[in-house]
Amino acid sequence: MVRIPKPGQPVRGSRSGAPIMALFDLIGRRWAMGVLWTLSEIGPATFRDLQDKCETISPAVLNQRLKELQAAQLVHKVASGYEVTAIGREIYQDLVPLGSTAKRWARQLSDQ
Amino acid sequence: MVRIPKPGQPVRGSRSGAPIMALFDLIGRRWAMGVLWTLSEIGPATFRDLQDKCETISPAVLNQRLKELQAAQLVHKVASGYEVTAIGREIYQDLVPLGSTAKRWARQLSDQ
DNA sequence: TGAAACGCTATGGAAAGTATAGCATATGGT
DNA sequence: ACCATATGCTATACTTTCCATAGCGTTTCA
Repeated sequence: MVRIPKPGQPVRGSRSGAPIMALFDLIGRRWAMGVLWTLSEIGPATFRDLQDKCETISPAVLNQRLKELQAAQLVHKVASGYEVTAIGREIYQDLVPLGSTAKRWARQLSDQ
Repeated sequence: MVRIPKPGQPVRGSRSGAPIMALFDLIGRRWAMGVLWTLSEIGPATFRDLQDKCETISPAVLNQRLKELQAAQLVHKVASGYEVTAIGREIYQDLVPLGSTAKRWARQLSDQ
């Protein structure tokens, strides 16, 4: 039962399936960005590796997210486990700047 | 009951509250990025405006997301409704490149 | 050939999201 | 003043998702 939001079909935020909204629907699920981020940073990893790096993710959710990310072709399986695809890496790279913005956000919140 | 993930506290993906994971925890909730994106694009907007633009969001969830985004200081209230803050806009701008990547992703998916 | 590691799946309960109705207040026109 | 409409939500009942935890079947390797 792997249902993923597809551009061109109704998704959250867009009945017509605007690509950005389909993507938000996909990666805006609990843990989805965290998994993509972690997998991009550590490279090919086994299920257990990922589970450890994500610290508190449950195997059920990790498995679910991996299925979705594979169905959306952001992640695929290789001999040594899971790996981000080319397009998955592009999305990760788009997310990278959020890292430093998040730090500024954190500083701003703590300054009060 | 507005609970938001705060950097420095345990969040999904990081027991120590890494800023990026706190941010993912916050904006990786259903509709959160869609609301931030929409609000950034249309400028200050009323609750009903936002509801219309988001097409299928329920008022309960919109209200909940707005509370969270306000608590996290990505959004605030002004005379004419809701508006993104400076740091909220920075995060939105970090998300903008995802728009074109999403289109490439969509094309790739439809090419098979 | 047994022990450990691996990749999940099962389960039951808690939390989150959804659709829809509707309320209280503000606003506008007659 | 009166009524209609718009606004910003809240309430309710229901469905879906998430979560923690246990554990199963398979592979690896000493």
